[in-house]
Amino acid sequence: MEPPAPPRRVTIVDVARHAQVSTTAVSKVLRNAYGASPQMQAKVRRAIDELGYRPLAAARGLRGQTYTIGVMLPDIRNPFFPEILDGITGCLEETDYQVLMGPGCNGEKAEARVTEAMIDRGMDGLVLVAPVSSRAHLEHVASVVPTVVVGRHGHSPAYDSVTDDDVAGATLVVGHLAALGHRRIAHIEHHETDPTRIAEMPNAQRADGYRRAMRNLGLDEEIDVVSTSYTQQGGYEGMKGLLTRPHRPTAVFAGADFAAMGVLEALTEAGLSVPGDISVAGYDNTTFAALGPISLTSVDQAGREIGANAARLLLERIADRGKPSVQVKLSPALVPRRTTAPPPT
Amino acid sequence: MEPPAPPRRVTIVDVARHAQVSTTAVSKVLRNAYGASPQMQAKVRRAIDELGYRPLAAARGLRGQTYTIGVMLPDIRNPFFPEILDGITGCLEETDYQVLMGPGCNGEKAEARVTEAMIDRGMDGLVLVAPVSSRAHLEHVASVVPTVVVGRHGHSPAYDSVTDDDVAGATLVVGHLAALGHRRIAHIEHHETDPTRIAEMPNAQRADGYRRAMRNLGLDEEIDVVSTSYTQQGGYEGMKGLLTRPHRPTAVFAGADFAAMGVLEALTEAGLSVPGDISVAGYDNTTFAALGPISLTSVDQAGREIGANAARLLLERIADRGKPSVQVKLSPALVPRRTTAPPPT
DNA sequence: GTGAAAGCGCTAACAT
DNA sequence: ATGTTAGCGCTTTCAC
Repeated sequence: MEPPAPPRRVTIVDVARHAQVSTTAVSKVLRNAYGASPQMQAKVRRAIDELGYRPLAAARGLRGQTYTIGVMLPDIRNPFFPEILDGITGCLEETDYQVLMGPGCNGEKAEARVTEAMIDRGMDGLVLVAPVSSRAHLEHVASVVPTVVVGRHGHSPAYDSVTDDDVAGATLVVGHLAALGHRRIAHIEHHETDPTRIAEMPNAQRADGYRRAMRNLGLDEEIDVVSTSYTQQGGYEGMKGLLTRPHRPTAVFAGADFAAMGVLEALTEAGLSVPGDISVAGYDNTTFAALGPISLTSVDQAGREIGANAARLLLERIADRGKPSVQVKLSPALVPRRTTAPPPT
Repeated sequence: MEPPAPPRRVTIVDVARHAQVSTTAVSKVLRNAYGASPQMQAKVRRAIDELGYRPLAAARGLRGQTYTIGVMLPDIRNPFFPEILDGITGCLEETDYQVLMGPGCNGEKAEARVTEAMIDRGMDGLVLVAPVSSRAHLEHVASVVPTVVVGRHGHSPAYDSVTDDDVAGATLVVGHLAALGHRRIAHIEHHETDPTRIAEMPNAQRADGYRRAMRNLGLDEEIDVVSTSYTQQGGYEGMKGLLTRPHRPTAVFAGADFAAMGVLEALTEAGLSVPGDISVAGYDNTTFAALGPISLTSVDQAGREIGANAARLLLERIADRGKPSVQVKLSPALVPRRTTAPPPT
């Protein structure tokens, strides 16, 4: 027989009455604002504790801030994103800000829905991870609320951005494979048609980095790119295609670990051994790349730092919306594992 | 030279003026509430479209609902949770509700912080996935806001719950292994000390199911449980322990796919082949269980249905907070793959 | 340094 | 069926 009536929430008025001060005073203490004497602070804080008061973010938002940061992730399933999230929350947990995430979205429409929902909920700032929306939409969002874009190249005066240096990452992989003695190094890329995105999305940068690295090593003739997608399926089909080549490659650089999984599957199916017959490298250093039975050579993007930087930039922009936009580019690191070795002799 | 001043947001007053009606009328149309004629509806909707008006959730929440559902996931990294999330969002996307997630939390303190943050932001309902908090805390939360608990056994009149039948899942695994001819089937469980959680957490249920299934098959003597944790590390250590047995098991049932990964690693290290020397099964049918090079026998929890049920129950409870609490228990299915086979002869 | 009073954008009573 | 009015809980002028 529980009374289903939830007890009325403690409000700022209750605190003010209990502490025998004005609501303004309580508000000031809550926000560490100027104009509250030490004894006032103490009195108010005591009352807050005694009453177990917690400010209602929604009500605060109506006039000031909601102390909420929204993070949009394109796909929860991608094991790379938790790292970024850790970086963000790690940086924010010392502050009064709380992080809330939008559910995984794929495609511009879903992204727009989530960003709008976050704006409508009065969020103080947004972190957009690898958004696929048009530049115009991103700038619109940024004009309404402080925004940091993660994992997408291309600058804008409207928002800050944090990316990994994908060209450098691709160069690391190609260099590693070439150093092992490989010459016929193929690449599986994520297919991209939209011209803006070709310039801005990481997948395009990785393919570009691959091509440049090959040329720099004098391997122009060996450049071989299959265009599918950064999924297991895409990797599988891409490898199938590569296996039909008259001269099949001795090494494959998949633009993402997910795709590399499909590559491994296709190779198992074809009865080829890794790295005996063929070497395979991925990108992102996802959780399963490290799993014993897989042990995939990959590129680590330092997701934590990406996230931490994004959070820091966002706080700075919230504090000063007029400041010039900043671009941070972080360097990835190669993680060699057991799927890469010298080519068969 | 962009004017950094974000243009004032369109409010309900603007819409009312534009449509030449009262704000109440607009509000009613927004909420599909009773008392708005068709022509009124049309007029208002036109004005809304023309002005691009979107209601501010925070302001709505101050009086009514925020149309926001909070989902708390203990760990983003667990590849099982996205399924649940898909089920929830799938069920909710036809409605006006928006889903927001709390960042991964581990431990009671982090959970409390997230649930409080969600309550403070005026969320209309909460879905708590596999919470580790005390029963009392869960009931407190549920007394403040409609709540559905997922992945935790044990009923409460205060909240609805949706779970997988973990005992049945464990039985499926043991049955599968026994049918292949195994007798020495060991189990790796997640260590649990808290008495409430022993009764309510899935890990305990799986261990219990294992023991019961073994007994029912007359294998009482062979029961062998190693208590570590549902992590790769835990699986690794657990298997190390099992390998020191005078009679080592011919099959291992790890309570989670994560742990199974560690088991596989320990076996590779020991030079044992899977499933030639020893069979391995996991639980959760996570993404990487299906990966070609791993191909782990596992138990599928039908996460989508779990999520969909949770969302449905939550909407029902939001509509009628007084209704009696409901418990839904779903049946898991075995997914046999290449890590299980008859024992060596 | 402190407090009274006026909103923020919306919904819920209460008229009409 | 429609409009008027009074808040929701907080922050922000602006007096003192």
